[in-house]
Amino acid sequence: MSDKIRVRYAPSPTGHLHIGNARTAIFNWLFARHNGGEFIIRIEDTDLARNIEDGERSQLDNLKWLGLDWDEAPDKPNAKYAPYRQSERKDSYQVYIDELLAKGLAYKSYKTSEQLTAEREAQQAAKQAPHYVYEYEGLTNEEREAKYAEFEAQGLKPVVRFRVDDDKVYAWDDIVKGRIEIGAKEVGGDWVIQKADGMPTYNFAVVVDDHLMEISHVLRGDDHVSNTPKQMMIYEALGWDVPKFGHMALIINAETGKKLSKRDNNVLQFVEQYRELGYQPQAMVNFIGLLGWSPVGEDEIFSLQEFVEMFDEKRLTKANAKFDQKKLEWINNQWMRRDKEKVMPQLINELVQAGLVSEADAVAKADWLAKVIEVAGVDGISYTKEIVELARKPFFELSDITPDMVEWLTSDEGRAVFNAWEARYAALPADAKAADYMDVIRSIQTDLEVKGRPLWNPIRIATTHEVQGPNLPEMLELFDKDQVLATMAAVREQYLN
RNA sequence: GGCCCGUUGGUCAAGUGGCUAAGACGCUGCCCUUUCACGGCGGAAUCGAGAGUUCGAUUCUCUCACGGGCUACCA
Repeated sequence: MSDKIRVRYAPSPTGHLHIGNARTAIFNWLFARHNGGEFIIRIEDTDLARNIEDGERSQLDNLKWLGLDWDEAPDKPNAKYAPYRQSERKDSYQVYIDELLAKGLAYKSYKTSEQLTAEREAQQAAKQAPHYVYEYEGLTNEEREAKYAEFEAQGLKPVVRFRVDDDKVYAWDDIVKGRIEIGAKEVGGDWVIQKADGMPTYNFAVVVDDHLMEISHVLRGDDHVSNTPKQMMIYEALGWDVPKFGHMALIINAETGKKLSKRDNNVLQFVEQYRELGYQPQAMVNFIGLLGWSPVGEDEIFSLQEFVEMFDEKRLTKANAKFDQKKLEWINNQWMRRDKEKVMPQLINELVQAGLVSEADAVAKADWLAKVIEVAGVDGISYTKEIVELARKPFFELSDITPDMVEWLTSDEGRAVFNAWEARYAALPADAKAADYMDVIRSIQTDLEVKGRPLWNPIRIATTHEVQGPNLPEMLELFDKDQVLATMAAVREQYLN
C-alpha cells in the first residue's frame, strides 16, 4: 500500500444529495485537498431495488455545484481503478468471495427469510440478543457440501455468510473518537457477504473496493461505527491492511433530536432544495463546514479555499450537531452581499420566474432592475427567492389602499401635504434624482410645518400605496414619472375630490 | 434489551487543573432613521448530577441520568 492519502465519498444512488452526505463529501474532500491527496467518488449501488434513475447524476451534479472536484469517479471511465460503480465490479467481489469460501472462512447458507425471522423471534422471546445460528456445526466439509447439494436440489438460493469468531475483539484508534473496541460477538453472528441475487453486501463490498482502490482513510458518519468490526474481519481474513477510520458526529434534526433522515419533511435537507431557493454554494459549504468542525480563530465566513488551508481533522467535533437554519440564512446573506455582482443575474431571474418581469426586460432593463433590487432591500434577504416579495410592491404591483391610509390622506394635514406634493412632483424633471425628491419633501416640511409620519405617509400613499418600505426618494428615482402621476391622479380622484 | 458514542448559553462552538469560561447565529435594549431593512454600540444566557483525586476541578477517575447511533439478503 502506498502512503498517498486517498479518500472517497461513496454514496448510494437512492436519492438526491442530502445535507449529511454533502458534509461527508466535503470533509473527505477537504482532508484530501489539505494533504495533497486524492478524492474518489464511488457509487454504491448494490441494492438494485432502491437505486433511482437520476441518483448518481444528481449526486455528482450537486457536488460540482458545491465546488468540489474529484480525481476518480464514474464520470472518468479511464481512471486507474475503474469501474467506480459497485454494480460493475461484481467480478472483483466474486474472486474474494470464492477465496473466503475456499479457505472455509465463509459458507453458503440456505435458510429462508421465514426461518430467520422465526429464529430471531424465538431468541427475543427468550430475552436473548438476536444472533445468527450456524447450521453446519460439527459437520465435515464433505458433509456440508452434501447439504449444499440437497438444498440446491430443493431449488433454494444461497447467500454467502462470513464465519465470525465470537471470541475476537476488534479495536482501532478512531481519528475523531479515539480508541474504540468492539467484541466480535456484538455483530450478531455470521453475516451475509453475498446476497441471493449475487450482489455483495455493503459491508463486504466497501472493504474490497477500499482495498483495491488503495483508500488510506475512511471518514464517515458515526452511524457506521458498528459496521467497522465487520469490515475489519474481512480485512483480516483477506490479509489486507486496514485503513484509518474516522467517525464523524451526525447532523441531527433540531425538532426531533434524531439523525437527519430523508423522511423528515420539516427540514429542507437536500442540497438541491437550497439551490432552488437561491442559496449560494459557497454559503452551503461555509455552513456545512462549520457543523461538526471548528477553525482556530474567530471568523465565521470562509471560502472553500480557506477551508482547504485550515482543515485539520483533529478539530472534528465528537458530539452531534443540530441543524440551525437561521445560521445558514445568515451565512447565505453574508455571501450574497459579498458576491453581489455575481448574484445579481440570479436575483433578476427570480423576478422573471415570478412573472414580474419579462425575459426581454430582464436583459433590456438589467441596470434598472439591479437598482430596484438594491433599493428594495437585497441586503436583508436570506436567499434570492426572497427578493420577489420585497420588490413586488410597489415596484411591480400596487397594494389596495386601506381605511387607515384613507385617514392619513383625508385629514386636513394629509390633504395639504398631498396637494403640495402633487404639484411639486409634477414640476420636477423626469430624470430627477433621489436628492431632488428629498429636497422637495423637505420644502414641504418647511412650508407646511409638518414632519414625521404626517408628512411622509400621505406622500408614500400617494405614490406607492404603502405607508412603509424602502427609502422613498431612492424609490422615486426609479419610478416612471408618468406612471406616478397617474397613480396620484387616481388617488385624488377616488379619495380627495 | 445488548453494544458503542456523546453531554459547555435556545443553536453552532472555543478553551483550560487556578481565566471576568472566547466568538458566531438567534433573542433583546439603545442609537441611526419618515417606516422597514442595513449598520453601530450594549445586554441577558452555558460547563447534566453525585462521588472521588487534588491546595484547587468545567477540565482527570468512577457511578448515575439524559441524548444519540447500531442491532437486515439497506447502504
